[in-house]
Amino acid sequence: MENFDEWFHDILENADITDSRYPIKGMAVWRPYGFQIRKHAMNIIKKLLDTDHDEVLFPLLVPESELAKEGEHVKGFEEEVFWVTKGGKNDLNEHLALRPTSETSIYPMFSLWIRTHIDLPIKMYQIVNTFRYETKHTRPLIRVREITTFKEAHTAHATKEESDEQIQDFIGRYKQFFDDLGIPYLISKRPDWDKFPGSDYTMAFDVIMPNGKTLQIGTIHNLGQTFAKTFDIQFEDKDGEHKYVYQTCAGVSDRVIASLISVHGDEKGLRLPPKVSPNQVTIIPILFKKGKEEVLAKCAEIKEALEARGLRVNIDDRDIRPGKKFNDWELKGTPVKLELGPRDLENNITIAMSRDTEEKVEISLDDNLAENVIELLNKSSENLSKQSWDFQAEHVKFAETLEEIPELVEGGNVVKFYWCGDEEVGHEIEEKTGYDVLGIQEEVSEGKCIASGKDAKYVALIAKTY
RNA sequence: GGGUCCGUAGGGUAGCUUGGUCGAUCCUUUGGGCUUUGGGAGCCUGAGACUCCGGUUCAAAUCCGGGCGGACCCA
Repeated sequence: MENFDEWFHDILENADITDSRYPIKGMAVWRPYGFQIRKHAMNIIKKLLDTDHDEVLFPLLVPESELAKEGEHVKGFEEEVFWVTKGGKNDLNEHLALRPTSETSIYPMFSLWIRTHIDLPIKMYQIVNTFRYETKHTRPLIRVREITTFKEAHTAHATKEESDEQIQDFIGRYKQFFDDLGIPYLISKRPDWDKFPGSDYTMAFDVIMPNGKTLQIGTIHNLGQTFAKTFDIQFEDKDGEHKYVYQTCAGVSDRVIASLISVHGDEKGLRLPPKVSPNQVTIIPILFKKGKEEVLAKCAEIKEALEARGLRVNIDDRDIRPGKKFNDWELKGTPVKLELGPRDLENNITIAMSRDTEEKVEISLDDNLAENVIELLNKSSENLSKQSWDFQAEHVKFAETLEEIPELVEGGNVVKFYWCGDEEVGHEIEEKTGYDVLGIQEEVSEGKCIASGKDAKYVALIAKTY
């Protein structure tokens, strides 16, 4: 993939994922095929959360007075808020913000809902659109003005310990989510200067895109009691005391789809993991005048048998040549194609092609057909995942000195280094190298800081970011 | 905030310097027909564009001014 940006732009259009021609900068249309991928991905995360989170839906608009309450939070977002200032021809007394994120929409209600320790913990999530007035160049699914798919979870707890546990719990669920999609990740604690505005600390998932830039695909924030104090979210504890809750929130967005497409895709197009592919199996009949009906009948029979096993199957019976169909479905990333023509019918076989390996294998049309197809799908899942994790492993390097960082980063790598943890030194490293410190990956008790020479406290990550 | 560049069918482009030969090129897309179908077929015949407003001129896709839209660079 020589020019990743171009590849990414083209595949969104060619594979019918989005249409960026919508006449507002940074806002794109989800087309049917892309929308299905999005739907399957969201269903996975919904299932993961539904075990103990309640799904809710809050209004899009936030009154200016609420948005403005938390100082740090506002500072972080005020430059990029869209405002509703008129109702018809009348100016509104109070301007209404299109949520850039929903803390200030949800927490005033938390204040009303939470009365005693019995109400805690409270865990909920919503999947909504949010708006940010991006002034830099926008990029579909990656940097947008309308985040069409923002899954945000919000929790409130009685103790700090519980909130910290919740952070670990989110990390576990996000791992599971990205594992299901075969998307590799680097988890780090964001440096203080890059944490979520208003939070105590932020944990982030980043993925290395094919061009070496990292993309933030998931964040988990411990909000401490900051918002609780701002929005007066108190509960009466067992001891009769009124206390502020401890809060967390966690989000993933459209960027999940961007990374899904990017980490698996190749020159021919998408390679979709079966779990999110709109069609898991595409049957391609090879039709001649003679025997056409028999072939189509057999295809329908196969489709029915596979669907009975819960698979998503389609038959491409368009009146075009088979070669065109193969290429189309390779572009769209369907995991397994089954080719069936008169010759195969005679031999009672079908030719299966896995998108990940491009291998063709003959499968007998006997009772074990479904089993064999499912095995291919499972292999495909594992293989895509393995390939993308291997890519990541090859692109994380360790730097001994500040000087070697640029070469490593320009080579498409994320770079690990020892850091003393001082904020000033962190800024110095960013300025001298020109890249961003992603965050802290682990604490260490050995090594010297790459910039200050002091004892290192952490292994940190630095990279080119989106 | 300052600057540079760009705008031709759904997508990608040629033409613009030097105005006329443009009834606008080629690829892709797309309707109909024939033929074909085991890896992007071929032929026939259609569809589809000069960003908008104004100016210069006998004549503007082409030159000038402005608007709108887009890309990039600097702060």
